[in-house]
Amino acid sequence: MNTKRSEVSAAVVRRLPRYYRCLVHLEQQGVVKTSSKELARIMDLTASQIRQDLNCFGGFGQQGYGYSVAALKSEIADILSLTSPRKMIQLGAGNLGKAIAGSVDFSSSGFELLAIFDTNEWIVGSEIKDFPVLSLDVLKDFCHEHHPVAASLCVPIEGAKVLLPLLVELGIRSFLNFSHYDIDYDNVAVENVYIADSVMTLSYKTAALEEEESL
Amino acid sequence: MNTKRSEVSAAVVRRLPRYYRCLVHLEQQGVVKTSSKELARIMDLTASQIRQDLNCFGGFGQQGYGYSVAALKSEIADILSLTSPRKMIQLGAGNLGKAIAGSVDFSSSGFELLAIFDTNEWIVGSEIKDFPVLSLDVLKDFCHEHHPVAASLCVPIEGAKVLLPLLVELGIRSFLNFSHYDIDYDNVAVENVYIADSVMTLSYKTAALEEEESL
DNA sequence: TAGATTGTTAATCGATTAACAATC
DNA sequence: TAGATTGTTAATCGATTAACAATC
Repeated sequence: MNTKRSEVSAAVVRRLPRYYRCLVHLEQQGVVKTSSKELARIMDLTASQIRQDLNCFGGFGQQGYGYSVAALKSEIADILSLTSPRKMIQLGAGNLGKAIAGSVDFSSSGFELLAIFDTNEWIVGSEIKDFPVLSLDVLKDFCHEHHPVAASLCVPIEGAKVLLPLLVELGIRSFLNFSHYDIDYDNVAVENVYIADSVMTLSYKTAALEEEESL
Repeated sequence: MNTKRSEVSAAVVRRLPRYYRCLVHLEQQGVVKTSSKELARIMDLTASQIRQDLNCFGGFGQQGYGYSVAALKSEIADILSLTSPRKMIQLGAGNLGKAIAGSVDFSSSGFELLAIFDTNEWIVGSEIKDFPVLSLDVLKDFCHEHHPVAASLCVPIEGAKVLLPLLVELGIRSFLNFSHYDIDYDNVAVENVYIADSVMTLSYKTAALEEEESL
């Protein structure tokens, strides 16, 4: 890789998972070779932008030919670090926790989900899609034994506030944060997910559409 | 409003829900008055950018004083069109559908969820947080009677592909799309939610952090 | 070789930041 | 009035697009 990951602009990083998805899709369809022009058409970007983005990390194409779908997919998987999955735990097995553990394929997105922790004794001992639901009481022992480094936070904001110092103390360095709690630690990676923001954005877009149509 | 919503850049639109959240938070804490400087500090933006963003829509402040929290919150609610909620249905009552209907407060985000549709006869007739789960068989009649204009798509990609022409035919114009299906219709508002992209982005950020620490 | 498409440099465009007059 | 902070214009910065030489 030419550049340090931390030096790449957020705009480029946000497009990487889209490139990856697109390449997985092409590969599934049996497409062997592609080009910046074709990717641009599929993803509704410019060919120039795609070449610029990819060349932040290296020259993955062949002049006059284009890109090998399999090779480019593999390169982007490496860049996204999907090839060295990190051990993850989830906090919260309520509605949201069930949905996330049940519908997100962590193993194809760079993580290995080990277990889900909750305080509700009715569900402790059960499983969500093969992942054991454990009591919060055993969190500490579990972490000392298995050394997870990432956490999916599917708890309410108050729960997150309480859990965070403990999780950091136990060695968790990456947070997929659904809790709306503002995580502010040094040397910690955080990805905040605000689904309500997407709903409000849809509301705005809908109003924009109506505004256009009423003219 | 000075400007048509459709003329405002995506960068600004993406920040509007954050402004709104921040103002709701301040109001809950009993804060009456704020300033671009204070908002900038809380949200980690520049005061300049906040004033630029807000002035896309109008002059909501008072020179020498700042902004009234309640008034600004109300203005942004109007801009996001949260004040005229649109009737919404949800497709899918599986894990994801349960989580979304169960944990997202649509009514404070511009929509009124009427009902959830599914094909699974085991759950048809039940309720998810007071929302009735109905059979897909009654979708057409329901839409003719209640005229929903928006849909939350919590179904797999194949389901979305089949449902979309029908939903558009029934008058649905806005889609909150969790399905990964690429919705491509004219005069339709779409907000795609790709949680897996956030997971991959966290994987990248984690790798970036490790890269920094190993130097 | 001729054609195609990359990698990369240069030009353009848009978004962010800075500055400041207006004014509460 | 003096101080503060907006709204807005100008300057800067960064991201996107265009162009083209390199080369497969």
